[in-house]
Amino acid sequence: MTKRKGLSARQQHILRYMDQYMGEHGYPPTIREIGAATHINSTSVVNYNLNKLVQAGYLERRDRVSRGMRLVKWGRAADNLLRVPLAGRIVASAPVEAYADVSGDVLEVAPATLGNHPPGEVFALTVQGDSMIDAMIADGDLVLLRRADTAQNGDLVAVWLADEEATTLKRFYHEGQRVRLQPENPTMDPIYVDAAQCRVQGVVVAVIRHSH
Amino acid sequence: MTKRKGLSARQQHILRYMDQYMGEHGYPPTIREIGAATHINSTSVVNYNLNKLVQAGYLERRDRVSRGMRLVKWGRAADNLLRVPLAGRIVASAPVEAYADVSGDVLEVAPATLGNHPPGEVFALTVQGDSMIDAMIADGDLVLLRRADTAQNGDLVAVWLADEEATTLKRFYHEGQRVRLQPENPTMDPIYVDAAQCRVQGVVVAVIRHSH
DNA sequence: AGTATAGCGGTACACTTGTTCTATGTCAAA
DNA sequence: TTTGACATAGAACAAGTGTACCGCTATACT
Repeated sequence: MTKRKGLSARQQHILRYMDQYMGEHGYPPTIREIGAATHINSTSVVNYNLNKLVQAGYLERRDRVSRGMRLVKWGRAADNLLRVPLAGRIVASAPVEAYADVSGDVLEVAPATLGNHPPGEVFALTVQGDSMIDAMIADGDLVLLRRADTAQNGDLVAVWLADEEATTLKRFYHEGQRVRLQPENPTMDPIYVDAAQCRVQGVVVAVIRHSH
Repeated sequence: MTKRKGLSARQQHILRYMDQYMGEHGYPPTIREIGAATHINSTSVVNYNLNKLVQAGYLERRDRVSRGMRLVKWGRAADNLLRVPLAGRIVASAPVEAYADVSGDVLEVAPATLGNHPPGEVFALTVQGDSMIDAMIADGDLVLLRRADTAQNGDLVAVWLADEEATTLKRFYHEGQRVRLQPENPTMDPIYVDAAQCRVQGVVVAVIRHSH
């Protein structure tokens, strides 16, 4: 997620168009092409706003050179996708296996999705079944987990409950000898389990739900 | 498969120079610049060799366009991040504004997250409040929406309910004169509204939840 | 020899494209 | 209201730039 403030709507439009045009053609657009795309009827106005963008540090230009501009801190972030192994399914009736990444399937995610979690420690699971609906996670959702066997209070974790023989996703609170597992849905009550019966499998980094 | 004949020393030189120039400037060189760098004293000869390179499959050109050429990257899938505008917040008490892209904030997502929805039509909203918990969407979630004013049966849509003056996320079913809005949570009952009272604002493409 | 073809250099031309100048409209501060 | 900075539109200009055409040389083949 990137922030850009202090730019007019036209200037933002120009940046977005240039980014798209570069990806499409491999070279920058002309002033007149920018004008046509952004509904600016004068080349001088495009030129005016381009210089504003240079002044604001979003653009570099070379004088008297056709298409002589480049995006700087707004350049298309190529090859910045991170790949996390798609380990398999998470089901309520079995613990998360030592992620035998046999399938080789990977999920491509934007760096921002992982936050500052180390990419090598993150893996993805597909949720199967509605048993985690109290954690606001539905059948088919993708759960990104950071592998861990301990958790801090407040983390949303995947835990294997030995006595119930089930894996579930809950918010984790260590309370002395026992552990409180708080459903994400505030209308539901927490459950308490013995700390020894509770095996942390991973910490939830993000949940992604696709429609269709 | 494209035929790949042996390239002359000059043609190889041109390719190397173009690659270097692109990395240095962000836009391709002119015919005359190529000529100067490769010791070719005639623009027509540069043009001649450029066409040879196109014919050999190393280059793409656009006619009568200054610097209108790009190196064809072999074997490297240029998978870039897509950017969708982060339009603002979705709250229950107000409709989604058509052009709320005032902030200029963008969200970087992997192409797979958008599926085959046209990237230009997709925007993102931050969910504020717990009013959409029956759609399994919580406070702070990011919702990716495709702009639409109609929906097909079964789509998860953002709708503005005129009589209740509220925006909500429900699964959409057109049933004659009225519309059935089915909560995502199967334990909850659907609501029925008059079709005229129901304004579709967008179709949900994906939901992303970050754990902090 | 004769011919065909690839490659090269030079030049003129036309189109593309950045720059500049003038005029107009907007809006907030004095 | 007046002023001035800012944003815009239009047009004319100058420089950048791709293309077409001509002639020349070298090589290979008939």
